[in-house]
Amino acid sequence: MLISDAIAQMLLEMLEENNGILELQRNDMAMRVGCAPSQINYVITSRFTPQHGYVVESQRGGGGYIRIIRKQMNRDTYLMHFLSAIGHSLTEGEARAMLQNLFDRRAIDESTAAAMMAATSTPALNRIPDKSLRDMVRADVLRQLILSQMA
Amino acid sequence: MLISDAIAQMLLEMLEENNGILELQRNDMAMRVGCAPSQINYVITSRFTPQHGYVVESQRGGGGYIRIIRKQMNRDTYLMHFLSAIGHSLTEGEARAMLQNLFDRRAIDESTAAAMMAATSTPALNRIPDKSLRDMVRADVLRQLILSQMA
DNA sequence: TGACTTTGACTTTCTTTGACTTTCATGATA
DNA sequence: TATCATGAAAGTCAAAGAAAGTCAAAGTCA
Repeated sequence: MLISDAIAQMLLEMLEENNGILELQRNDMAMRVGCAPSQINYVITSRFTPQHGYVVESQRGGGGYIRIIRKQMNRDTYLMHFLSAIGHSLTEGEARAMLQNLFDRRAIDESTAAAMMAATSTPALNRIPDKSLRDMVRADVLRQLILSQMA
Repeated sequence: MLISDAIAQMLLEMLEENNGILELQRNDMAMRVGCAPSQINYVITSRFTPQHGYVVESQRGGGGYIRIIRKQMNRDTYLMHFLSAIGHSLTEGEARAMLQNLFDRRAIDESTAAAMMAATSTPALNRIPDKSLRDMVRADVLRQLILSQMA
């Protein structure tokens, strides 16, 4: 087994565990695997390209890091996936979790995420007296929000 | 966590608490954080530049200080203006007009505008049976949406 | 042979520190 | 009152340190 393949597999497993987001220290990783630090770069440039569906960010210097984010193939299908996961009722916590996820995966930007959080927050819907109606309205609102982002 | 990042975060929190204005003594701050005084300068020049949306003023000598001001005054005061114009009830048409206006003035971007339109649309709130309650909830939702863009 | 891997020397970027410089308020003095 | 000395700040800059990036040469394998 090639070292590069082993590294790639480790990265994939980490991505799986971390919900598609992974941050590592290059030297650290190289040390653990027992390879040259630059080999980490090689693995990333050969197997985690945008064409493969990944976004990579990094920072040099003290406190440096490499971050790999798995992009959803198609933003619309990803949004669609969430759309069908909404159901007919949604608590504030559930909505927040979904939005966090969408933001982490870069399906919506920060400003949009903040707006969506606000629109599905308790302060926005608190005037609706009945909790179960409130949660249903919240689901409707989020559904419309997500639809608004689809092309 | 890098010391610089920790300092930056402290400054951001202070700015938050103080409504976008913050005044500090450099040596004092450095003492509290436990770093070299000049590191405060480093954090400011690397993370609180005009490009980042901040204005920095300072004074040397006895009674010296460093003042950081979060700029975006224009946009925020503009948003504030809308906030106070919302009132306690809002029809769909009124909401749409306000959002169009905010978008035209570049106070919110296209994706955010689309999301806000969706969240205040009839399909999102239709489940609320009483129209006057619906319009009140719409006002609450828009208020939260605008607030979400202000920090 | 040619494509892919592995390595390591060198480069670039970001952070931290400390010595030195400049500026300012204030109180003492002519 | 005008001036000056002093100390208390903040500013500058360069060196050292920490981490990632680049690239070309050497190795491996189908």
